[in-house]
Amino acid sequence: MPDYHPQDLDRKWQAHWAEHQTFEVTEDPSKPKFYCLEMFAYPSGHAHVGHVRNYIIGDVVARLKRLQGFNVLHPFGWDAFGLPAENAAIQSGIHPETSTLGNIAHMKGQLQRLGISYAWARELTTCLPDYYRWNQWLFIRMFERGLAYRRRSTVNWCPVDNTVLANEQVVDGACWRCGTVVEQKDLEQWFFRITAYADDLLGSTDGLAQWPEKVLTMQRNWIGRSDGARVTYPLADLPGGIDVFTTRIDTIFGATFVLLGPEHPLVQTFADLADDPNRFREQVSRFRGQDRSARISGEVEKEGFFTGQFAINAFTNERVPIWVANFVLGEYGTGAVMGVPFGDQRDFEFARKYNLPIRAVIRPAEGRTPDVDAMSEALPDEGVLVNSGGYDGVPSAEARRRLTAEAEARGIGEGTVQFRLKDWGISRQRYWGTPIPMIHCPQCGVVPVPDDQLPVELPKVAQFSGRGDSPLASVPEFVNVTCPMCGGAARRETDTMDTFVDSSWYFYRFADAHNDQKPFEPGKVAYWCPVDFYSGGVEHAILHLIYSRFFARVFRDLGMVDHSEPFTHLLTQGMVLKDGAVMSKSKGNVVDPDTMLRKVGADALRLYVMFVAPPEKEVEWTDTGLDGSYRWLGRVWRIAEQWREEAVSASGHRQPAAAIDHGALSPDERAIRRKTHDTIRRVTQDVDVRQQMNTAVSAMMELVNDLYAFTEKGARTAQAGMVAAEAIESLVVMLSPFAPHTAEEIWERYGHVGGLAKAAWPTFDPDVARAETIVVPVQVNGKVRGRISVEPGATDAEMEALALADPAVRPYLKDREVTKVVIAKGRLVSMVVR
RNA sequence: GCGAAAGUGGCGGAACUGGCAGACGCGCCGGACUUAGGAUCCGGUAGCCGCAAGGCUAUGGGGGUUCGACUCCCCCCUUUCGCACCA
Repeated sequence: MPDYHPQDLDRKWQAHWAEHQTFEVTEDPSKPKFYCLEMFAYPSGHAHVGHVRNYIIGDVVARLKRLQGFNVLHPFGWDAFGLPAENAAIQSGIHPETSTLGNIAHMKGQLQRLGISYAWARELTTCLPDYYRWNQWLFIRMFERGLAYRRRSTVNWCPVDNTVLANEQVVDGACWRCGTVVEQKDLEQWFFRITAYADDLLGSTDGLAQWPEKVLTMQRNWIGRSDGARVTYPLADLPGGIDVFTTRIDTIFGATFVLLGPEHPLVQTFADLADDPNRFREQVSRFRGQDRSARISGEVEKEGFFTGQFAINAFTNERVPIWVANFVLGEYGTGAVMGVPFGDQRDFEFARKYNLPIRAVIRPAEGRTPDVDAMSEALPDEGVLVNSGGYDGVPSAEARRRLTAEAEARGIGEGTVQFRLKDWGISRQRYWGTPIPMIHCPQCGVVPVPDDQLPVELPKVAQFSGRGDSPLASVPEFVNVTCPMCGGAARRETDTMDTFVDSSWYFYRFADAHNDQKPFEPGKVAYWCPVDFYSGGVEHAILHLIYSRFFARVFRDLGMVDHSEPFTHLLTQGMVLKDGAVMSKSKGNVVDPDTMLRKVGADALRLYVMFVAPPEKEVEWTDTGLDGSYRWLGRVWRIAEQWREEAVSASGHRQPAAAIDHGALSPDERAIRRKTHDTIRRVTQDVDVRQQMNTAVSAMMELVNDLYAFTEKGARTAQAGMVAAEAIESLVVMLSPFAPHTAEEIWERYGHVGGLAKAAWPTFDPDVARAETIVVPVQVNGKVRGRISVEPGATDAEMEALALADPAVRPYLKDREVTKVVIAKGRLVSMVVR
């Protein structure tokens, strides 16, 4: 018997797959398609097992689906633009392209050594012009439709990375990448109008039945829809008014003041009219400085000051004071709110602090109007209106409808919807990204680069100073252009796009990766997309996954794709921890896949990562667990070798099951067949339906254990050989998604030609899988007292009779009265005695 | 503070619609085979009591529903992850 040498098998079969292009595919309308995708990789240099876990999960699914007869697209690519390469270039002087392409070559080798079944012919790299030109093409389409626009705005600025961050990239007031506290800065920026799709993106989340609820919740919260009303408070002593947004117009009779955020435009007007304009402005700029970053370090105290101006509450006709408050957000709603201290905790604290009036306007449906002086906190609950003019006695919900209608009728407001989601700022003052294909002409304004001049290539030479200005601005031959409209001298846009643009549509490009006429042929995308199975880390639950859903809608509205949701089934895999911590170079706890490959081969690593826990769970890496998987593969190898001769000769290596006369088998042979077919049932269910790879592996381990016992005690007849061959061949096919190299080798040694690419996933015979007799526990007063053996089809009466007659049970029934018998068919008999 | 998920042996985990808790693996203990084994094969392994048959206790804690609860309901504790002045 040859020994098990996994490293040799890795080399042999990886070469075989490459030579035969086993995993390359074309559209084939005669076969059902399956698009299996893992989030592509940022080429940081080295893959660690945490990354690799994701690719193995996807590979198990892809290989399963191939065996099930699907035409499987399983591609891979590189999210190759981004700051780390540019930052490294500032330090090392090595050009980002050089380092990035080098990293890609290395990591590609790592993935190939793991035997991941990618269609490498479709590999894409976002930093190459044949990819990013289509970012530019799409940008122009979006510009033409008003979905890309430019405006001056206060942006999140990371002073370390020297660039703008999208709201989604600000985590706890700090840069998501380097953790530096984010500053606010006013800049001319390009935006994508994702808010145009806010309602669509939100509403469609209900249809994403195969997404984790956690991710959907996060997206819903992020989009943050609020239904309410915009109401105008006319200024008492000046022309104009203040619009506020409220979700509780039913409390408007309790609005005893109006609050402006420090960013509100009227603040400047009021400052000019103030008794002490300088002091006014000082306080405003102090509030603005507090903003985001200050708030993260615990609660910032609520404070404000009176502007000296009044507004009119159009429902009470009262003059209410206008204050500036530090807790009112300039960017949300109208940047102003009505102060209802009775129902809003923030307003309550504010009113108590500054002695502003509090008026009770809601009472509980059953109960009395609360005593305002006795309140220690706001009462936000709904109820019935009081002290509310003609609306007294009206329930909150109804009052909101009627008050909104009245506001609309009087022309002082309207029902409206607010979203927390904001437009996506995509300008980056950096080099290593897609150039924004726009030209600034003194005559014509902002003009897109004509399509036939795309791509706007990144110039190879650039200074990596790390200063805050765009590096491209220092390349005159890039900047100085002629205007495509008037032919006059003009300047090229020197900002680049956020790299999240690259990853928002790459999954479509895989369907037609080398098209040099358009981003993709719609027919090809219509065949392959949407992605049937998408896996990656939860850290992308908001950013990447919401942007991709946005882009899918943009392509849909361009008439290029026929669906709205790009990913049908999403799996968020857990992280791999070492010593209780996330792997990172700085912690020195990185597990390098190459080391493991040298030690135990690709299959043991793959198997271990799948066996250790369900895919969504975090796992703690242990070397001993890896050794266990290696040992088990050796066990599979040896049991297969033990039956090889019988299997090859007895079956003629085709359909061994067909030659088996089940009724003529010995009890042991029938038992191992039953185990074989039940294992097929379990593994299929676990891998295909539940994605519980760990229990699929344990089911296969049980079968192997039984096979050893069978081999130990059974006679080696031709009949036994057929039964064993059926078991082992089924096992090998089911194992092949997890341990493809070992499985291919055994398959070949069993006489099969053409590799597992020609094999089919095994099917089970329910009659064989079903046990001939089942052992059913008998409970007396909730405790198991005996066991009876029954046939699967036994009736309740038969089961009850057997249970009552069981010698182990009878002592517990002696001198007692059986008051109740419950029978769970085929599962258990339960008796209550007194 | 709000929201979500999760708490099961020494460890990772299993238990699918409420039906034998601890599958499978790691680790540990023992045996066989061996010059040897850190290879391989076989067996044992939740805790407590008992020579044994067997019994009792156990799924974070406390209640409840049920013939029967890891699973359903209520309260509490802990952990993890999101969001965090969104009017």
